[in-house]
Amino acid sequence: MSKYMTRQRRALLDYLEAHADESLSAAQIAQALSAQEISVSAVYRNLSALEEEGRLHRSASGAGKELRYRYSGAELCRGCLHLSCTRCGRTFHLRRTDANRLVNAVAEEAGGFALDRAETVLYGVCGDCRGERR
Amino acid sequence: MSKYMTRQRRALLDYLEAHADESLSAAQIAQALSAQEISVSAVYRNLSALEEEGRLHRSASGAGKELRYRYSGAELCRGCLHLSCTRCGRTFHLRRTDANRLVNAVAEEAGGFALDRAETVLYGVCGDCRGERR
DNA sequence: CTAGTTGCAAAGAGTTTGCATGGCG
DNA sequence: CGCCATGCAAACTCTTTGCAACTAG
Repeated sequence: MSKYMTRQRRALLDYLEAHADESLSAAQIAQALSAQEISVSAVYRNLSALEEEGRLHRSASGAGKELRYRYSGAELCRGCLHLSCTRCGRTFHLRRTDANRLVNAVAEEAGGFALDRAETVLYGVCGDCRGERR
Repeated sequence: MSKYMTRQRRALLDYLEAHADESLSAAQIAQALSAQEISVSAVYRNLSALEEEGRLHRSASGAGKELRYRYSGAELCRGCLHLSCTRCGRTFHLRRTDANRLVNAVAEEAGGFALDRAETVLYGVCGDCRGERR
C-alpha cells in the first residue's frame, strides 16, 4: 500500500505514534499537522491506507458525530482492551491478562461470542473523573 | 419533549420497538418507513428527540461510516450489555447478572472505571458465525 | 384555536475523488 | 526518470435547519 515515505506521511505517522491508541478525529489530526502544511486529502488518504493495513481503526465515539481514528501503536498494546472516558476523553488500557479474562467471560456467557479487541472500545467514566464529580 | 403523537412518530416508534436494541442506520429506518410516507427530516428530528430523552443511543459500528441508532426498548434490557456481530450484524445480549460481573471486573482492574452500559457495544463474531466459517 | 410537527428544499459538516503537478526512490 | 502521493476544488453522502403548511389535542 504505502510505497513512498513522504514528508506528509512521516508527519502523520509521527503524530499518530505519539498519540497511539487514542481516539482522534480527522479534524483534530489535521489541525495538529497544520503547521506542517498537509492537505486534508492527504490526511484522509493516509488514514484510509493505514486502515486497510489494519494499523488503524475507525469508529465514532458515543457523543461526537464525526469518525474517530485510533492508531494501534505499541506492541505491548496488542491483546489489550481500550477504555474511553466519556468525561475527560482519555484512553485507558486493560492489560492483556485482564482483557483475556474478560474476553473469556464473554465467550462463556454469550454462546461463544469472540470479542474483537481491536474493534471494541469500552465507554464509561474513569476513576479520576468519578472522584472529582461526586 | 414530545408533546403530540403524530402518525409519523407512531410509525417510527412502532418500528423501533420491533427492532429494539439493534443498531440501525438512519437510511435503514427511513427505508423501512418509506411505505408510510415519512420525510427524512421527520425521521431525523424524531430520532434526535428520542436521543435527548435517553431512549436511543447513537454510535457508529466499526465497519460502516454512517451513524447508527439503537433504541433501548424492553425493561428487561436495562442493565445488560450489547454484543454486535461484525459478520452477521445481529445483536446479542449479555444478561444483567453476567454484565454486572463484567462491569465489576473492569472497575476493579482499571482503577474504578465505571463502564457505561448504555453507551458501550462489544464487537466481535458470534458463535453461529464462528461455527460456519471455520 | 394554537403550538408542536411535518415536508421540502437549501444549507452544513465531514469525507471522497479527478486531475494536473510535485517529489521519493 | 517513473510512479506514487499531494493539493486543490468539486462532488458526494449524511444530517441539520428555515419556513410555510398542516394537525393533534
